[in-house]
Amino acid sequence: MFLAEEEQGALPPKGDFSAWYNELLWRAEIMDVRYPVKGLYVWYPFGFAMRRNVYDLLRALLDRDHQEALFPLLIPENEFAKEAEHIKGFEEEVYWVTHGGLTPLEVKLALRPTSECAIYPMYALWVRSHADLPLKIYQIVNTFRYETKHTRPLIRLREITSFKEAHTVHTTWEDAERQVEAAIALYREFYDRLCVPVIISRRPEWDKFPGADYTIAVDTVMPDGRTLQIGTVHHLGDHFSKTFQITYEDAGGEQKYTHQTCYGISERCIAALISMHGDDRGLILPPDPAPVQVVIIPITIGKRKEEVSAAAEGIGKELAASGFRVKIDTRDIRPGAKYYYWEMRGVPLRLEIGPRDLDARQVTAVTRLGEKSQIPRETLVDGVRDRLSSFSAALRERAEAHVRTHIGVSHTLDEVAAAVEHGVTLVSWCGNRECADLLEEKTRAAVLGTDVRSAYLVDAGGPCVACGKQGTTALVGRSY
RNA sequence: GGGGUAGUAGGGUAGCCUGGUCCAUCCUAGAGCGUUUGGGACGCUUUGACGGCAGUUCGAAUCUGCCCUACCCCA
Repeated sequence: MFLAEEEQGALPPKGDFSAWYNELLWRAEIMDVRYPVKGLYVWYPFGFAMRRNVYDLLRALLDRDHQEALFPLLIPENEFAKEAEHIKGFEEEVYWVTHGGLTPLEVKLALRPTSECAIYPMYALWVRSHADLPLKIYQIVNTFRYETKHTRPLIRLREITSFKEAHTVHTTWEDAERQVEAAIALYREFYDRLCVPVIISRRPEWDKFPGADYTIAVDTVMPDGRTLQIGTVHHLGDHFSKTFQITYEDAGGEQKYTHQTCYGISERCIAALISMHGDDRGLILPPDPAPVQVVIIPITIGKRKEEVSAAAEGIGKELAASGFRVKIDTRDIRPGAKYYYWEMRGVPLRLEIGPRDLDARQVTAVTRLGEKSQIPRETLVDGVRDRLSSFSAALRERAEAHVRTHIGVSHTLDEVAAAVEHGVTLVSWCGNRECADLLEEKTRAAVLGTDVRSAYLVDAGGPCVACGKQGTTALVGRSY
């Protein structure tokens, strides 16, 4: 039985997450990993359509009060070298362009690992007056990092293809801090639309963005219990402002340094999306990001083929006119084969229409979670809308249950070591690096952050898990 | 960062140790013909591969070296 399934091409079980993930990527036509350069992967059209939907969503959220722009990929060495702490954080990972054709360049050009050094010299020109502030700009671009660790499609790449980075400029530190909170709220909303639960925390000093005052991170818990950082928000203070001379004239006519933030999300959001919801049969996508929201399978047999096809066309048109992304699968293969095909690709809702449905003036609806029902033909659009929204709710609930059951509280290092085998854990931590290092050594897990914000949070309480001194709650886990 | 294993058709394997000139097989995909059709249909015909570069040799998938890529384990 098991062998038969394998011959028919079942995925590895999701319990074997690494194998499941790798195979799903090409079976669901998301990424082709066979490009012959380490850490670079190809988006298939289906994966790209999903990417577009996800980033359209993100764009729509940002466009409420940000402007989209586009800065160059290449950064001259002298600009790149300006902020000492920043370059130190990235120097091991930068790709350099050293030649134009056969001619060595007088000034080497960096492929952006992130765009601060491309954007801020321009901000210095753009920002004149307090009336120009706040300035909130974002771009969606590729960035390059020469990763030395194991690369993994969508998760650790040498070319991040889909980096949304926002860079804001403010008059005061406090105003920038408010922007940090606004960005966190925006990211929460974004991930809610993807039905991906998140845990927000403040990264330890040594793990913050190079050149930032502090870094707030957005993490999620993957199926194997490891965490994935799927967003960061940085308060940059006036570090970059001083480096790049971004000043403004205040109402009193005085020149002052600006305060800045930046925050980013990469295609890791898609890794989280597919990993969180997928199952042994393939992808499961919430309606918002799904390239195909409703697939219609005409059950065409014998003499009524024309009639069924026409009915399928009719419901397809009606749903498309109501704004759904619909696909009618008219391929000349058996219906069962189509079911498997679209299940692999995560389509939220399947509508079947055959002679029996015609006679009963209905369509048969099956969600990707396997809930089967009939929708009267007359109330089709409402029926589809209902099923999609309850499908979203069910997905969100499922995902939250996963996170809730993979987060615990530990009071000793032994408990931590056991907990991080299958999830994340909250501990009490004194805040000293020595204790974090000891914890990492004993448990092979890291202190991810403090000031943990999560619906699943309980106060860890008690003395520091490593040294016994007074501590506060911190998030600990193994991360990708 | 350290170590290990491996690369043969779109995917998975055999052959390699012991070199021999049409590289075999399974799945899938494509082309063709026929029978099929409410959960992965079937028969027959056919297309398609030794990761790259160099070396050894009369002769290399096989031996040697380097490179590239992938996966696993440890830090």
